Amino acid sequence: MKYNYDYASIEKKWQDIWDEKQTFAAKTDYTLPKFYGLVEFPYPSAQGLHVGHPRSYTAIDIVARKKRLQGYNVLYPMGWDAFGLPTENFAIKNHIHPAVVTESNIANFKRQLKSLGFSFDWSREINTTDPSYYKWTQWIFLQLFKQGLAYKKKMSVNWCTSCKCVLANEEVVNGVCERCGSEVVHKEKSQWMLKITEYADKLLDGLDNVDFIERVKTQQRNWIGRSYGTQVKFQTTVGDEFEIYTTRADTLFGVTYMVMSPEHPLIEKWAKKIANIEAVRAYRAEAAKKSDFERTELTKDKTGVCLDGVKAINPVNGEEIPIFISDYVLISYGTGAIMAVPGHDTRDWEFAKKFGLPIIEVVAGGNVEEAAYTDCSEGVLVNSGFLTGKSVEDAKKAIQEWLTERNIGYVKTNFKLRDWVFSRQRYWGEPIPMVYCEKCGYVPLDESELPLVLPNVDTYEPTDNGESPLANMTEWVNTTCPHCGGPATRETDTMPQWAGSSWYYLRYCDPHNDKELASKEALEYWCPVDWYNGGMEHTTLHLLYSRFWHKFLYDIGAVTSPEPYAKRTSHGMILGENGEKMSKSRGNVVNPDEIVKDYGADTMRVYEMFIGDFEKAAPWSQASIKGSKRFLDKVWALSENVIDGEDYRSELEADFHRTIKKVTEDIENLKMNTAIAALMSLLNTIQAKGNITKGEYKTYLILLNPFAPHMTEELWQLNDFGGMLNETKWPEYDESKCVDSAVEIAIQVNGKIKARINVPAEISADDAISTAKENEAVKNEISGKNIIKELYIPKRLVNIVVK
RNA sequence: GCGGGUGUGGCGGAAUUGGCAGACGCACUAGCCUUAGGAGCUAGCGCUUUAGCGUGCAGGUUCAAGUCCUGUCACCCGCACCA
Repeated sequence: MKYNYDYASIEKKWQDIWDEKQTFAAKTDYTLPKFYGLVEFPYPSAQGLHVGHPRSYTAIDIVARKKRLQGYNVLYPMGWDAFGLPTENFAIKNHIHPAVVTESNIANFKRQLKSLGFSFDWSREINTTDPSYYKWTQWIFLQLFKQGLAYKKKMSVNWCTSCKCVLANEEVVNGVCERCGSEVVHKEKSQWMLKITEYADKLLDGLDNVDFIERVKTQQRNWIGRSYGTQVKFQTTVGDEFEIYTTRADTLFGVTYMVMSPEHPLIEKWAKKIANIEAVRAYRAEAAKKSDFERTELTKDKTGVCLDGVKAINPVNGEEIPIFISDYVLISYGTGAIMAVPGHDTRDWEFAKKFGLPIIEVVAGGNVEEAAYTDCSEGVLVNSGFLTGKSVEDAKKAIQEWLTERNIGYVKTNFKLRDWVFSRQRYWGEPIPMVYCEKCGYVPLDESELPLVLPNVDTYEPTDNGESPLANMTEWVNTTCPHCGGPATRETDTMPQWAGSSWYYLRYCDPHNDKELASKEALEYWCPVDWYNGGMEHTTLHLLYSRFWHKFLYDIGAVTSPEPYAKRTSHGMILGENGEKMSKSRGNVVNPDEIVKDYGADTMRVYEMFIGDFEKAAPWSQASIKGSKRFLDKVWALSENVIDGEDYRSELEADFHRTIKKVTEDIENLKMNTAIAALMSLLNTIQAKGNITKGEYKTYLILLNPFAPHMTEELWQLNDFGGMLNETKWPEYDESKCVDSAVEIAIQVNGKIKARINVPAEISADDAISTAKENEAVKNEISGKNIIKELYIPKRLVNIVVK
């Protein structure tokens, strides 16, 4: 027990001091250099904190603590994303009001976070369910409405059969509900929508100016899915024309049939002219029955029905070609109809083979009887009238011009991104501040009426008829129209959980402001967030949504930076001991409370940072925690062997400079595992000496402080180093002092290591080589042979090539 | 199918970007200490043994390859009929 320190009382002591002194409160002095570090605020669930949470929180805490020591005014805030279904479901099951559940969950989360010693500025704590907060969430909605970016529309939406609630496209993963994994079906419903598509270009282009890890950018780009193409009008034999969208207008001469989505509106219009309309309707009914899941699973075989009696006319050559319906064409993308070029599109090729349709080669370079030739980098146009002989790129331009001149086509950009379905038929969310009046339609509440407070209801169970529980609150629902004063009803759907989190980082800048969502000065100073770390699962949800809201707020002058986050990184998951995802059902969940109790917060922090590459998933290992504990115990034990001296001893000088450099750089690159390894290494070196000078110990404690803040602060005080450690300065290093005066180099003969020798670091190549040749082992290898080449790689090795 | 990534001891993982593979830690082995512990200290620890072989596999470039090139296999993640 010699080296064990009393972590429990030490950690409690410093947490109390930090609380009392408001040590980590961000200063409102806008002249100082600033650093805004952010982690995703948690959803305060009943299960409490998971060991996954602290991985992200600790990493940015380390960055924040280091930045403070480097003289920055640091904002590192925390709050609660507290609206949402699990709380509501828990409340229903246990007959407790969601607000009460939320309060106790928050209290538990807060206790847990405090026990881990994070340097959050608790004076700026926010809670999305607090009316003084969601007042501004509602305010933003009203601005979106006023700018025409929020609209109500009856449409087919994703409906989670278990949550009994609509879902945004982003919330449907592999055809099932992102949250509960239940089946998602389509339902016709009138929903509030946000026009995120209006921002598709800005959201894409903005990615070029931010420092996000590449996979985040790629995922967002894929999700938005911009493509440049051409919209082309086709006449038909029945008089109506229709448009298709293509990215390969150059292949227009290769079109041998057309395909419409089964839901295309022209089909019913043509009903009388389609001889086999019953077969067509039967096919459509079949397609409608399939869920998204089935429709994407059954991608193998192409199906379809030819419209009997209607043909399309190819504008470039006047040929009449058949029109099919098939569910491989989506009504939601482009115009819901395509021109089919089986020679140069894999899907069209499969369809043509199955239905025995002609395949025409219009780009030379492949064998279109064997497979579609889709490469457009080098082929040359053939069988294509005036396009013949041109490259694909030139042909595209030429045909676009040709189409535009004759008013039968135009250049068009398309996106995969769809508008954001914004209403939810549940209780525990922000009320949408809109009123429906028979006379005036949907009318926004006046801003002075905000917040529109969520009323207390007797039952908040979801309904099967697709209505929000609020719909039963007639007293609340019935109101007067803000516009004409006549009778009107309130919107009873609530906002999705993503609403409150779409702007929370702005509120931290000025959390108690009751005039604006935050003051201009505060926003100008703190934004954008300098560093935001969070989970990959939010890339096309929260991260995309909040970039959208921010860009909108920027356009209406409510914020001053075009992007909310300057830098985005992402942590890997912490897996269970068995390498599987931690979950209650697998029984491999680790509770951070127990680790804090058994080993202390500092050990927990060091262990989670040492566990492996921050970006990769890492399995938990109960046995390995000991290594981190031992490390801290040894640092503690050093205090028994402190000797006088403010400087680094000469034989340790290079080690210290190197370690300062390594730790400083590694923290900036989230390489916490190697930073800790470097500190362990230095400790081993110091231990071998048997003692440490005061100056050395000070540097060491400061370097370790961001990782193990309680223990280092206690040791600082115990050793009378003066004041508090967190008020000192981060140590500097001198590049020129990072190298030892003597180094060990390897001697290779023909690339194989034969010996190792010590030489002065600044030895010349000639001296190094001649020293190497004097080595006995080397002499044996090279004697009697021709030396072909001699190399010296400074501070590394000598290689002698002989024959 | 398309896009991105990964592959290194028994385990987690390092490797200054072409320069001594296995840092640091866990586990393990032996010894020491001790009123015995889930403690501490010392030493060892990739595989075979004079010398070799080793970074998923097979080639290649180079004085030198975990790192670069070609092919191939496996696994993970994202998108998924987006025309």
